[in-house]
Amino acid sequence: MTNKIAQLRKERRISQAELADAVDVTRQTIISLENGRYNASLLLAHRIAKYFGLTIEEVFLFEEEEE
Amino acid sequence: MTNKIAQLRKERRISQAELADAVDVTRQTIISLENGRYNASLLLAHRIAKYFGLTIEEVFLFEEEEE
DNA sequence: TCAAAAAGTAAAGCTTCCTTTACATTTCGC
DNA sequence: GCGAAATGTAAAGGAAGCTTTACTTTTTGA
Repeated sequence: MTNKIAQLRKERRISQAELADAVDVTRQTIISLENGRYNASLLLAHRIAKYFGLTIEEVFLFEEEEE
Repeated sequence: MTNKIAQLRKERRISQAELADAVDVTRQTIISLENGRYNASLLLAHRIAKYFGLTIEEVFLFEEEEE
């Protein structure tokens, strides 16, 4: 799973700290999500998508991963 | 957060065991999700939504919860 | 109505998400 | 080219998601 968080942030000139604040997590969480260290929880994914005015599926990309 | 898993399952006459199998988790996980014991991970939410041919937002309801 | 299938409970244990703290490095405007 | 802002790394610890095992209760249908 990948996501467009960094890309969306840059397009809209929002810092990691700003986003973190808006969706109520720490900056480290945003960094880790952007750098693929782990996946967002469903609730956090929802808050992030909502912040950007998009759906979860538009922000988080599930390219048919097999585990 | 709530979800329509049980409802969708019943409409389509699918057992918890069947769904669990299809999305590759245990039956306990499905029971816990249906009964609101915890929230699905983003990946599991995606697999469940896909199984039903719906989007995550159509299966999982985020009624503007505040924490 | 009785057996089988489906749904539920409980609890211990592992993994993943997220926080906190403390620094190091990179980018950017002046 | 300097300082500040932004981004990054690391690591320990807590919370939430999920598994496994072993039962119990409810629902269903012939």
